[in-house]
Amino acid sequence: MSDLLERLRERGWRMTSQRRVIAEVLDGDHVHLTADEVHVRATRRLPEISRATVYNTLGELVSLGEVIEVSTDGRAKRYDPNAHRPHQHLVCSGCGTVRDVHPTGNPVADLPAEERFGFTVSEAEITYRGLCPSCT
Amino acid sequence: MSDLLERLRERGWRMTSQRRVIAEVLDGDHVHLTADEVHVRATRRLPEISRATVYNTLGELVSLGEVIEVSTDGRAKRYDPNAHRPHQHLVCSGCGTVRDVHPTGNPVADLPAEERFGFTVSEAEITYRGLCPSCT
DNA sequence: TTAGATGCAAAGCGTTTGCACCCCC
DNA sequence: GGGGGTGCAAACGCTTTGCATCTAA
Repeated sequence: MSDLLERLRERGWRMTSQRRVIAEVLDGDHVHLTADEVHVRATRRLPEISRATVYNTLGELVSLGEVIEVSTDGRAKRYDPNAHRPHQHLVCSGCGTVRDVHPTGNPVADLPAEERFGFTVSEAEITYRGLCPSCT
Repeated sequence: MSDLLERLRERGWRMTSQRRVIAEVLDGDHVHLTADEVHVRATRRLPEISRATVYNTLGELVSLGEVIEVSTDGRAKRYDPNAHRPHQHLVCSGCGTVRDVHPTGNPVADLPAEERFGFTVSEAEITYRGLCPSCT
């Protein structure tokens, strides 16, 4: 069953067949799909679903805080449903594979006041880069 | 004088008036211009310079390793000439402004072996997000 | 002399938007 | 029934590219 879907229902999110399919496609661990990949997968279950709806819905899930937007490079953004637990990304420079890794400390707290330049720092995003086993 | 320009000359980079102007515009600390901003500034010194040349040249500087590409969300990429010294970025979620901050430790070393999934981790990119003084 | 850099314009890609229609609550 | 969601297509912002022309070495 879809945890994401369940959470959205609990939050009173208006449900439609399109939104259900998108939530189901996104649900799971180590899922980092592009909007287009979401659309392709969603189309397999619901052929009439439009790209616009996929984009609108993903944008809404992001502002609801249920999905995280990950820009791996200059390419298409990826969408990560694992928003309920803080984590970081390990990206393979060879094939682009993304793995979730879990934090060992609080990076935000590690930025000393004199390095903040008056900014109100709310989060730190850490991306580790290297080669995965198959690309080594 | 322009350190970037000097380094490029030493590397035998073919010099033209366009490339000189671009290198001069980029040179300095805490410089994080978009391609368009580079083009606007370059045009002040060399009115005929084209956008294509700015994009081509920036791309080349990036592959030469003299400039770092910083993608801040869905906005235009920014170009950071401070590639010779390791540093991190503090990005304003309001206006997209970027500041350089300097590392306090070795983030790569902080990723424990059991979180590496067989990857050979070579670098860690840390991006702090928050609101700058004018956007607070 | 000539490989390579430039300018122009058009195309490309990912994403957003305006609007008429449709449907969940 | 009404407010919101959906689909379509066109527009959008940023970036890349094809090609003829120029220029640094």
